[in-house]
Amino acid sequence: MRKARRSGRVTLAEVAREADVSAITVSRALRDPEQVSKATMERIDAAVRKLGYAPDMAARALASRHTNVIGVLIPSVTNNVFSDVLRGIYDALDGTRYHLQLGNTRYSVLEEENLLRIFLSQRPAGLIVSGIDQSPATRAILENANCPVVQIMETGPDPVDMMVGFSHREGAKAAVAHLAEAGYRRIAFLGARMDPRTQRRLQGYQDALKQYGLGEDADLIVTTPRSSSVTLGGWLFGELVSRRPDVDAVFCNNDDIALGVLFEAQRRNIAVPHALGVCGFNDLEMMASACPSLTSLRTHRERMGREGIDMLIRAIEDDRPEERVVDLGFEVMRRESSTGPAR
Amino acid sequence: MRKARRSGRVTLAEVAREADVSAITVSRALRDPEQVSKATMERIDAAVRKLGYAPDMAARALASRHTNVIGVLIPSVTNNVFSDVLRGIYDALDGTRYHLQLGNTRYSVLEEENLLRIFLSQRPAGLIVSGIDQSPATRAILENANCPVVQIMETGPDPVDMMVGFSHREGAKAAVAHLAEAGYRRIAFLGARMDPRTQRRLQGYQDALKQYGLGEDADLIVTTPRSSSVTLGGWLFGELVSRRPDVDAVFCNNDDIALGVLFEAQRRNIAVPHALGVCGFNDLEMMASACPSLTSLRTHRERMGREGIDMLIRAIEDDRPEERVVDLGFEVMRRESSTGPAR
DNA sequence: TTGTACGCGTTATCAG
DNA sequence: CTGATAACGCGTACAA
Repeated sequence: MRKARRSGRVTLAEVAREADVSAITVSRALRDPEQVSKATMERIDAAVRKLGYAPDMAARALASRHTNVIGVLIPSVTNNVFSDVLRGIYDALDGTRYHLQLGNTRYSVLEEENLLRIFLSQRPAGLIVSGIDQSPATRAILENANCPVVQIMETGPDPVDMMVGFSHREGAKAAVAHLAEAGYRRIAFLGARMDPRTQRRLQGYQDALKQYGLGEDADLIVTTPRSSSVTLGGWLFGELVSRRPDVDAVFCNNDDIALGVLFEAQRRNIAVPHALGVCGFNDLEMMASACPSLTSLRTHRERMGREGIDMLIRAIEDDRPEERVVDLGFEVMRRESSTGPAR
Repeated sequence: MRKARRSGRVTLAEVAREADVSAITVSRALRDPEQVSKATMERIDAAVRKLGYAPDMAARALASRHTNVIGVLIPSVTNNVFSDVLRGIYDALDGTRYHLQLGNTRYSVLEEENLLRIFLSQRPAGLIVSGIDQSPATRAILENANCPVVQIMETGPDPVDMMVGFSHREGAKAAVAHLAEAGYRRIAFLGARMDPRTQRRLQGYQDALKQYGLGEDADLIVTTPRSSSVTLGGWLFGELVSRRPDVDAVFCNNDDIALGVLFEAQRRNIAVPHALGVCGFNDLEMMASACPSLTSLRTHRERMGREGIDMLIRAIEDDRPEERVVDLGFEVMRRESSTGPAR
């Protein structure tokens, strides 16, 4: 006779025996109490509590061929931008039956592809991915995943399935337009980690310059492939000033850079906003508290997370929203750092 | 005859048929190529690729009664402190066969307990939890989890299993001692979200005051249960100044608060460091770049993550480190914001 | 090195 | 509302 290889855990069968019903009844009672009579429900409840039963997710997934796992892929856990999105995601998940499985792609399309394969091998109920710059292979995987998919952070013309975000190009354009309208004329672009999303912000910057008849000047665009930080903002600004001492405003690819610019300007006794206008991107919490307070483009990160999950869950539960692409827009938060140059 | 309820996915059996071997051979080939002859390995490889086979994690977990999932519980995804820890964790996990499952307890012992139950129902290979302030129930669960457990972020006398962190009380004491030695005499404590960890930092502050013969003054301790932010740092400082205009230094429970203090001081024309010494806690990247640069207590967050995972994996693979408790210490980063009061 | 037989704990299906 | 039976896809134990 073969050996039993039980794991020591309490199983449905044992609960069933204790409650004097069949296993399937316990299974039903746990998943949908409505389907079971009140009396048996009570006995089952008691048995569950007495034995300390906890369902085995693996067995459940195997038998039902689905899980309540929602896979979320973000490019960075260190970036404040994504932590806000995550907060929205957690909030939206609260009280639902879905769990979160988080993957960190570290801005690598290859890692994204690998993580996606791993996720799909767990039969997720739905997937959330960041951005619209998936590799063709990743895109193919997503299109064949037999679960709903939401792309967040950005909108674009060709959603895999659903989308919630905003146009980074339009956002950047609006921010730079604000600097131009405030009277700044030699507006620089400071950018770190020049990924496709940042490239689109650069395009928005160029769009605005053109619109306001401010000729382009390659010296005013200072970028680096390194990932952004406050310190890096200071360096980029130093480089900019050495190239073009007459620069009168900077549009920063994100808020860390902008804060670094502010500190470096203070160090060099360059007055913000009279000698230098500063504008960031994302509007992290600190921007409003800085001295002077820092202008930035507010993006609705928490909402992207929350609405992404809402759309996903609706799709999972066969109640797809009508609009497949939701544009949450942005808002230029005008503050002291961009009130205009001295005249 | 019963209906088959196949899911449409490619299974081991199909790969086996394609490669003309038995299913178990494919299973072995995938998990440990050494066990299979080179020739069959190649056929299996080809079949896997041809059919696009991906293992079913649920089936694997059910049959083997274990997973390669490492569960990590952190109190916040928004807090920079934990994102650094996470980065260390991801780095350490890179190239291993283990996956991360992240849980966000939102500083709630109840949520921690719930998440733990969910995690354990998936038979994790190991667990990482943050801090040493688990509820008795949580602690009991952890002690009965049949997998290794590492507590990170803090050290304490009574590890559940393993531990890697530092003493927040000693850290705070060292930071405040530095302020005292720089010549500051009326040193305040500014704290947000007064969780037990923050309370221990407050004790360290009091230890240092006592050591330097600086009598305690309740007015110099300004706290709030709200969670910390730069803005909140400004408010707390405002409250402090209205209570005790003669304060000459602040020790901040974290760096966000410290930055908020700096901005608010600038707004009020209070000179840092001559009229006010400022010291933060954690030494986030921005501290060194601020103007003036901000003194802070550096903690080794990335290393805590990395070494936590290393210890855990060693334990999982039956190679437990000898030291169950690793104290990574801290370092006072002396910068411009605490060079001493005007004399 | 490879294969056979079976069990892991649950749910789908069909019958009552 | 409840139950019997057979899958779900894979790994373990043992045998060859």
